Amino acid sequence: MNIQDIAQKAGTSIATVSRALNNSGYVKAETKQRILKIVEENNFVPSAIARSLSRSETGNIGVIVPDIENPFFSKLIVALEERIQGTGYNLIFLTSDEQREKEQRLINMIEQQRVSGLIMAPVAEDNKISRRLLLQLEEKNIPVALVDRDLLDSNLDGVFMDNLAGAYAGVEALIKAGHQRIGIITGPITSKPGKERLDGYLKALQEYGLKLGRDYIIKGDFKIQSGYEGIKKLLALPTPPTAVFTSNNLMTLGCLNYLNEAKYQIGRQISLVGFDEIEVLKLIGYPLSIIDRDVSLQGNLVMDILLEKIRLLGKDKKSLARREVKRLTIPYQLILRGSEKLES
Amino acid sequence: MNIQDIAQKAGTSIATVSRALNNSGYVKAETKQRILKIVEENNFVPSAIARSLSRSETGNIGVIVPDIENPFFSKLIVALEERIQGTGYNLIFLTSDEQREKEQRLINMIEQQRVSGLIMAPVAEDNKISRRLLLQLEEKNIPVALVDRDLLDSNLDGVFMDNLAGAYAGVEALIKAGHQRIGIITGPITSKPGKERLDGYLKALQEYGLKLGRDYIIKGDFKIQSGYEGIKKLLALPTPPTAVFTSNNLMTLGCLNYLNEAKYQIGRQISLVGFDEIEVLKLIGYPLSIIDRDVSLQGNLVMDILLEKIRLLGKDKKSLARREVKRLTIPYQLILRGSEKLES
DNA sequence: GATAAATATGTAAACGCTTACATTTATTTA
DNA sequence: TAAATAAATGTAAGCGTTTACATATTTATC
Repeated sequence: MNIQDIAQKAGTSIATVSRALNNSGYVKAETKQRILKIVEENNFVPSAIARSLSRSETGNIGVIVPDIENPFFSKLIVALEERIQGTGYNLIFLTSDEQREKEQRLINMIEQQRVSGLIMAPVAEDNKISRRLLLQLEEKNIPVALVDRDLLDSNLDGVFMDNLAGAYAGVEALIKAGHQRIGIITGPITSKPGKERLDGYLKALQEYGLKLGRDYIIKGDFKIQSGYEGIKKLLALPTPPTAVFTSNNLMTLGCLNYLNEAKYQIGRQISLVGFDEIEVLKLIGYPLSIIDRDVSLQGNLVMDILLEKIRLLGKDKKSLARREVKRLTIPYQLILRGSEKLES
Repeated sequence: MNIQDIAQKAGTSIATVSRALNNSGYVKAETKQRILKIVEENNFVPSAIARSLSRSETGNIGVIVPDIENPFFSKLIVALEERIQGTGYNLIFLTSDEQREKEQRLINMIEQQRVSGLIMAPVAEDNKISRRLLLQLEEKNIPVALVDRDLLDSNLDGVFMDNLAGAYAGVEALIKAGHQRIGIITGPITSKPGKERLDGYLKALQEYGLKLGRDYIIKGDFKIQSGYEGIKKLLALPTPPTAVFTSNNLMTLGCLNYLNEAKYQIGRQISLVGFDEIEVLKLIGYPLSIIDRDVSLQGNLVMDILLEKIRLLGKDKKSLARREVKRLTIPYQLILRGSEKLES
């Protein structure tokens, strides 16, 4: 069943059916009525594929995040969803699973699908291939906006956060609580948040004159397991740290998991400050101190940027080119709930 | 840039380019080489839209879940993703946000997009419109498979779980722990899990000869807030329950949130058993007793069913029609960690 | 009531691929 | 070496829409 069949039954041309379906151009009220009735009776649903091909645009917006199980990203997705309501665009979610190659495949796939735009949180900042692919997208008039994670030398629009200042504040809180030996579990240092949070940690140590060995820096990968392994290693050091700063929520969880297994008690033998909220813990009143941010805001802002780019593009390719790149940084919030200090 | 341009530059016809790109038919090795080189140089990416239109199939599979922030569903999504790797199909995630109308819109949208199949967890069991839409999809040769939640009188393929037995076991555990007054916070009774879990609760009470008033049954909606409100109401009763059974993870969290705020202690003043795992609590060793299930298994099974249907369809429309409907039920697991009992 | 303007509808090209069928060229086979 | 087969390529229709342009009809204007 296609528009042709409907036209036939209604005794009109396909052009008229198309106009009736799209509320475009002139169609006599009764003709429209008749057509819609036939559409209804036959459960006709027009093909977005054919429409996209004809219009040379799909109205779909791709979203690529590294990890759908991370509440930060699912919350972000919800924000994106909310913001897109009523615009007529659809969102297509994809997850790169923290894998560079998969990310590359997905970008390619999304390009094949001829999306109207792409929002992405890249797996790694130094992924040259992804960078090239994204820049190509833009050349082909598919606007891109980054979120949370950046891509080196790409100068793409995006909404990030002040990771360095956030991590600095977190570590500072530990220092002020009296800690001298503070370990960190980093994210992949190839990712913007991973690197900047480490930098924040280093800066805090330096400014407060703490000189610590490199053993106190454990490389993680933003996943639970690496948090678990990380703190295990830290606590096995000859002079273990008395506090640990973790670079994201999942690794914080990994730490908590290990601490629980190994019967360490937060606030007694060890202190902890983590990056990003863990909603569940907040709800049950678990006293975890964290660096947080307004995820919804971040989502709204990046969606606004992308929609603006798409709109400009619709008007005129040139006006998009003239537009100034927008790279926003949202602030952090330090939320102290007790886990940063040891009981005296 | 399209296949035409490539053909031009390569000095061949578009058919040859198409064959080179799809590894189909005969193409001389050097010709292919030449074509691929030109494709490469020009960063040409073929249009999936045009391909879909031409082939009359997209190779995209839609997935509609009610809540992306619920870890159960994000875990399910991961399982679906894993299972689809290597099949050549793509997944498109959409969330209905527990709203019936939105679900309907999404089904329509997915139909417009001419997906090759749909996996869905319906918001409500009694949604006649969604049912009609899904049955229509099947008539139009778009296979559907349900997951976790059912649709009344639809007899669609799907993978569910033994909610009744699970809830029964959970409540039974509370009874065996000595509780006589047990409240429940239900899901929407219009959803299969919501209804069946309530039935399991009622059955357990009956079999153990406990007669409780209707005040002990609080209607929730599978969201955090309703858990919070629910247990608040229960504890405000003249003779409040000593234990509560919650019908899903988010409502359990809502309960925990209230208990924390109101300074109730699990195991002292109140006992709790909830449906579905809460990973975070498990990791930190929080002694919450739950009814769980193998989410990955559920995802794998439903994907297998859908892929099988798609495959049959490819072979021959008739063989799909002849196929027997597959409705699987996966078992529950009762995991007792202590929250079911009160300290004596 | 003639003319202009607004409304309604139709025709056909275009979007960018795939693929059945036709044709040409190279390789086997007898 | 002619005939048969396999390999390589091309031609053109088709997928289901949208939309520019053309044409027909109605309504407004003087």
